[in-house]
Amino acid sequence: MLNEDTKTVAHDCGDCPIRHRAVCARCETDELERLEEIKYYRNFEAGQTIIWSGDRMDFVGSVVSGIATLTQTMEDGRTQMVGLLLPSDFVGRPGRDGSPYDVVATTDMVMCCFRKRPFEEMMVATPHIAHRLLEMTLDELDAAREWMLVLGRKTAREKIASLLSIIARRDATLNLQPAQNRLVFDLPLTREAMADYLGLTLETVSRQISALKRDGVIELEGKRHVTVPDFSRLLDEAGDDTDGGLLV
Amino acid sequence: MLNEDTKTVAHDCGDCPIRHRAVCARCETDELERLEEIKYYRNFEAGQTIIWSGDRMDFVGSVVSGIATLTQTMEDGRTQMVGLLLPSDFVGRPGRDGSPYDVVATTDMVMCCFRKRPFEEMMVATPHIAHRLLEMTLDELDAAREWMLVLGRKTAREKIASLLSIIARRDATLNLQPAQNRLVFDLPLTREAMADYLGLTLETVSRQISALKRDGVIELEGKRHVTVPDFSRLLDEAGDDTDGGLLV
DNA sequence: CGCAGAATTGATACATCTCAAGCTGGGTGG
DNA sequence: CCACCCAGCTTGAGATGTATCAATTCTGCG
Repeated sequence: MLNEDTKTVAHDCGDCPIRHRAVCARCETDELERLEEIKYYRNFEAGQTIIWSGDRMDFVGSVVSGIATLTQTMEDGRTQMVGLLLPSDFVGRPGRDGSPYDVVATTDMVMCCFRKRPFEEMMVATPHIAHRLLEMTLDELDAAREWMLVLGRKTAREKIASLLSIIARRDATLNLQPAQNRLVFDLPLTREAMADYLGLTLETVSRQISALKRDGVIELEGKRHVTVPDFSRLLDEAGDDTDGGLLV
Repeated sequence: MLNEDTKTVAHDCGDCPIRHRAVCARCETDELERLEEIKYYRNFEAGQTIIWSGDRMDFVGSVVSGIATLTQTMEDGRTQMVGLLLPSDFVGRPGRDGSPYDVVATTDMVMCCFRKRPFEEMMVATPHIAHRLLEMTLDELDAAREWMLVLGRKTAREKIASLLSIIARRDATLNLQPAQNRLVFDLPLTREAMADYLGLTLETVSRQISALKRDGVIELEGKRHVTVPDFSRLLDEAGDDTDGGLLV
């Protein structure tokens, strides 16, 4: 089983699609060489659980392609997604043994993993890694706080619009599309996963998506393929400051 | 005005009440000496805004005593608290100019401030600071994610119980009380601030507090002085895993 | 073709919000 | 010393948004 997951195919860090955004972004050539020695790639299938809450983790790593979610679950089954991991995002926490969350692949995924102990040693030795990780963690903290506003104060319609605009924005920057008012992308989440992200039920998600479609804010082709004819309109529906800025 | 706020009274870092928890916790003696050169104390009154959202910040620092809040506000006035800063917590973000949130003192406060530029230079030079800051930021991220579960999935009653248990826990650890089942503390927040924290209205907060009191989960003396006769009962009401552990 | 998972839609229940009216306690000025 | 005031809080009644329960309807796939 593990043998199937693990691929030792060596990619060159120089060609890596997430080279400029991941935890290694600031590394010099010699630092990259040392990283290459402790790295290995691992594939996960859609639906596969990467880490169970509470389990011991012996690696950390970066999402190379695909999407994963962090979720928390209460005893009675209520679940809340607390993080969405897109390519270049970091998984795991140096200095702590277990993850407090379930990490689940929602699409097929490739991860660039580092054995935890050697990585922690490298962090001490090469400040570039520690510095970049701090920067990324501060960004994640900002994103989490942004999301607290969504969860605590926005209506169901605003929540959906917020999620769509975040996915649209990240998708556009990743694919290096120019900032446009019309955007097209695929939803990487089921209605249920969206509900878990937004603190709603899947029925409410479905109703609000239908409503946004009915009102012309979005267009749907199938269940997943979304067209946003006017991005600033979507931002408006999300209740965000539309300080003019597109795709920052 | 600024003259009144700023106190140049030099405290010795060795005697500092937050020495072992703050961003300087890992510093050696010589590092502390360099920190002392760029630090200054500043007092804030209850209700005073420390930083306005979007404003330029020329300092970072640690809360020495008192309590501050981070809040986000939408155009129509809806507000969500996204952070509660207690003694030893860090304020500001090295590497970024402005704060995306309002930072407000909810009680009289003392802060140990560092001028931002010299502090950023020290971060590069002394890994102990950067490392401790990463550790603290990861803890804050965990706390933020915990809070996302509260905001997204818990009922009003569970939300109140969650907030009370967090305050009780932090208060007990700060005052180094032994782990007991009976806890006594003062609420540092108004009903409105609690509502902003929990994504509720202040009326709902008031009703749920009354209900918890009626059900014997808490006892009130005045509006702010709280007694929790059975802490595990409170944790139960919060919907948390009561994995036996008191005050970890 | 027909099944199973995913999504939509409808009817009703219920938790929380909203609006509105008092209450309480600590401070102030006459 | 009392009367008043006001911010903070409590309580009530009704409105509303979202959850819940229950059918269908899609859609991709063996």
